[in-house]
Amino acid sequence: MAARPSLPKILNVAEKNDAAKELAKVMSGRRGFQRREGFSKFNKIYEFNLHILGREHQMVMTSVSGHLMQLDFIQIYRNWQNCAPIKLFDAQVEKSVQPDFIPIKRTIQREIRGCQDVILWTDGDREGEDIAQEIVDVCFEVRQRLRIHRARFSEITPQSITRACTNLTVLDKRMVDAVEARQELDLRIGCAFTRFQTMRLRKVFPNILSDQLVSYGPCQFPTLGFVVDRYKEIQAFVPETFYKITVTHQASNENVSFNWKRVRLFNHTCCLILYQLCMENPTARVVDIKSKPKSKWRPCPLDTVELEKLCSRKLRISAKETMKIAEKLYTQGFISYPRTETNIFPESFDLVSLIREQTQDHRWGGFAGNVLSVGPTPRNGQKTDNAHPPIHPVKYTNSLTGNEQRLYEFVVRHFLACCSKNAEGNETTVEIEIGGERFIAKGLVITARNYLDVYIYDKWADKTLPQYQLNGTFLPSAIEMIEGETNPPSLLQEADLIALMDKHGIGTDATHAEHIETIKTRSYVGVQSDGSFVPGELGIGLVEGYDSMGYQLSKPKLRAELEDKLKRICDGYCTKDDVVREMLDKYKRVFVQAKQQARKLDLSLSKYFGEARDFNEQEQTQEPLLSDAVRRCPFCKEKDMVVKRKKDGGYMLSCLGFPHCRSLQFFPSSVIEAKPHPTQRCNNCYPPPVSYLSFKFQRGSTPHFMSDEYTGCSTCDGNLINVLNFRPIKEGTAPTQSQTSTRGRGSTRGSSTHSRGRGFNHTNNFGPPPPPPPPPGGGGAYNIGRGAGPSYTGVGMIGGGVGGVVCNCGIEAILLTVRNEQSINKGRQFYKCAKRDEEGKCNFFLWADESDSNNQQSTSYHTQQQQPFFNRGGGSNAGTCRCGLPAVQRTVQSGNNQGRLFRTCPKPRDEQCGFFEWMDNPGPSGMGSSAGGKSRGRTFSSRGGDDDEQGAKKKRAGPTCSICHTLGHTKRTCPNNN
DNA sequence: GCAAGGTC
Repeated sequence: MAARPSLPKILNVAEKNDAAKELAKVMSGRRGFQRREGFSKFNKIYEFNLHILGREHQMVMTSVSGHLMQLDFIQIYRNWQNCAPIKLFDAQVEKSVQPDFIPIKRTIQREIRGCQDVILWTDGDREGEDIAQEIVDVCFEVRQRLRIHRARFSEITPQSITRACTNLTVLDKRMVDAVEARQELDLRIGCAFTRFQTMRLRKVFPNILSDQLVSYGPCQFPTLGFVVDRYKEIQAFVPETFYKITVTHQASNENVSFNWKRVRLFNHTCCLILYQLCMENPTARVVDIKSKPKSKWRPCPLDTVELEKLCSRKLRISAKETMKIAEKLYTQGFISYPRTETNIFPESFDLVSLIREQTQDHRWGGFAGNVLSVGPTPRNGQKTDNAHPPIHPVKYTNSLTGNEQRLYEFVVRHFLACCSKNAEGNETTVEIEIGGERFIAKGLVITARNYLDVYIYDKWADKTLPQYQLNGTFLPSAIEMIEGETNPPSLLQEADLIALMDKHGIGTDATHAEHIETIKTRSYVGVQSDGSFVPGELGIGLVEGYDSMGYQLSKPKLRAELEDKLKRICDGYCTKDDVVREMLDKYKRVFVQAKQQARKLDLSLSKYFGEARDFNEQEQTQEPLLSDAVRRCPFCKEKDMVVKRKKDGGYMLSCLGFPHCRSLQFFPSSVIEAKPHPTQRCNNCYPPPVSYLSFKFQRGSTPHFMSDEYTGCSTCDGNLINVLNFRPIKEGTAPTQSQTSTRGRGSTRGSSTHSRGRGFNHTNNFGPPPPPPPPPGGGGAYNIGRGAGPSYTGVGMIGGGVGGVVCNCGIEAILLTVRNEQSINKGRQFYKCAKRDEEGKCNFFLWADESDSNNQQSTSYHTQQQQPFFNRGGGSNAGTCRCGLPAVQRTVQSGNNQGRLFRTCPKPRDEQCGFFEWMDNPGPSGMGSSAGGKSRGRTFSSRGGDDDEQGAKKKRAGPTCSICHTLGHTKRTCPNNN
């Protein structure tokens, strides 16, 4: 009998283990589910069969624990000393699985291998969508052919889950983008300001803040701002004297107070006149009696913010402690998930079972029974996060003690109260008139206490009034004019702070308590014995400092603005990139200006901390160990290349992907400064942007036509290539003495990717874009000679050991341009000896347009040896040079022979034997085989003795055209030459 | 070492 084919498997992933278990329970129904272990002991795997996606499937349900991944700067930027804080606005960031969650990732990747579909059951909010995306990313690492489904459910009830299963959708990329934008902005802005503040203030107030972390966060700072604002409001408060009239009536056993309808007056004379009018005829006449029903509303279902506020107010348990306890009660199964923004019970919610659970308690069991007998009628709020129901008790317990017991009791009583009915009463208002002034007294008779019987945290008391008759009169026992003073607002209590955070969108329900805790632990605020918040010296100094600069960093507006933009991303009105760019630009400007005005911060804090030590500008502007990105690494293609300082103080160009990518290039010790030019970019090199580098060289270490300060593209500028004398560090070989670096060792992922055999194809990775095939017969761009000089256009050295024009001294000639306005040769280029007069310059001279090199490879080119970044392999070699070493293969980068391959001596330029051979025309050629004279492969003018002198003089006189026989040009440039 | 957001 044929074996029954196994069912196709679907991987299901929830946001937390608890949800996975509940989902499995609901989806498997009566059939139940099997549980087995994953790699994470906290995240189990639940298996069951389900008819879904049109057929029976084996469902594998597991979970993550919130965000699987963390955004952070790449390793090198995590060291505070490695870069200036402002670099963090642009520094490369990466998302990676948090170390603790590697087991979860392993479970998902193991399970997905056998599945063709994955269903994402993460929460229905923005963060849940991003978590779903992270799960997808992890799946794709091991399996690309996958169908992704998003289940959207608002609660884990059979109806809701069934609906989700039959209406599977796709991921909402906009929501993911919004979260990613928030993550990036929070990271960059928070870390940049935190490092700036901390490093500066530690030095300015070394005795007080030397170990203090002075953090900035887009949520913690506005939270601090609320506390400071209220404190300052109180400080600035000027009390005002007011006056009022009160009437007291002693009637039988009741002492009734009548309040003035005008409430109070701030003018003493006015009040006195009115008072005197009352006193002239003090008999009170009842002018109105009203009676109306009055309700005291039962509470709404409990969300996190309300839980925190009420526990803080009623139970005097801090928000942080509240959440900690609630967390524990939740994991023990006593209450539902405590982080929710929902204050509406879904219609299908099984309230009855939950209430019945509570009937066994001797304190509120009777009340619960009454609620059941009339049926629960929960009051509903207006908020839902589409992720969790309101907080409610799950199972009954009487085993708790201390604050756990108090909090559990609160949740139960709140729940029962919510499901009960409003308290009802009758309010009576009696209005009297004395001397033309009106006064009011109110009384209350409670007719049905209802929820008040269980909700002991609310007070509503009867207030009885004697029976008054309309138009009846009485003589008050006292009429007084009272003087009072207005009071400042109170300091914020934690509940007020949470309410403000909630109102202004600072943090989420899950993070309010954390932000409050942060500003406490950073010593920004203190809490008095009555629970009120006062700013600390550091906190108030920081706020005042930034305020004095005119920035709203401690105000909630910026966060509200971001929140608004995130909504716009979700609604498709703008993109993640738009928002990130705009907000980073904005904050970066503020950062730059804050740094410029940082003394204001010092001075602001000095009011509290004493004298501010001068901040050493040197320290402030200390050159960072890392530069801005110069270009994308041509090898790993993932990370940027930056200029870094070596331990010996020298410079190098290095890939930030270290240690995975070990691509780097040392600059010679003659480089005393190297940094990317802030604006100049190379138009040739690929992929853009490739920054020019600004160098300062040791005096005299550059050819005389080059200034000691030089800016150019280190990848394609012939002058720089020569001066920097790039040398490759070969894969698997120890670096030379001058290349001391740990990176020279061994093979790495990065280097092996570009091992030998791929050879010069890589030149296209970082040089100019691949060139079109060179046109036959020359006419290519002439790339050298773009330098600057006083009387002529300074030029670069040609070649780099091969293919250059050599003067009579045997060194490479330099190319210059005639600048003399009077000369018929103005603009014409020529070669001459590169030495200075005092160095014994020879008389070599050659017009460039008469040099065969012009038609050969004598334009600037790159060789593998000269190229930066070539830290592996020397290319495929065939044959040996005159030194007996394997010749290396190189490519001409520009000019007529652009793209053409040749072989040459592998030694550094100034040690080369001169061997040269075209790859497409191998055989005797170049210096190696035909010293002296010309060859296609290499042109050099080497003339000796008198001949040279004569030749030079002849050249100096200028050529004669062989077509028109005119002096001053050649046949090549003759206008008659067709 | 730094943010804020999930979660355990």
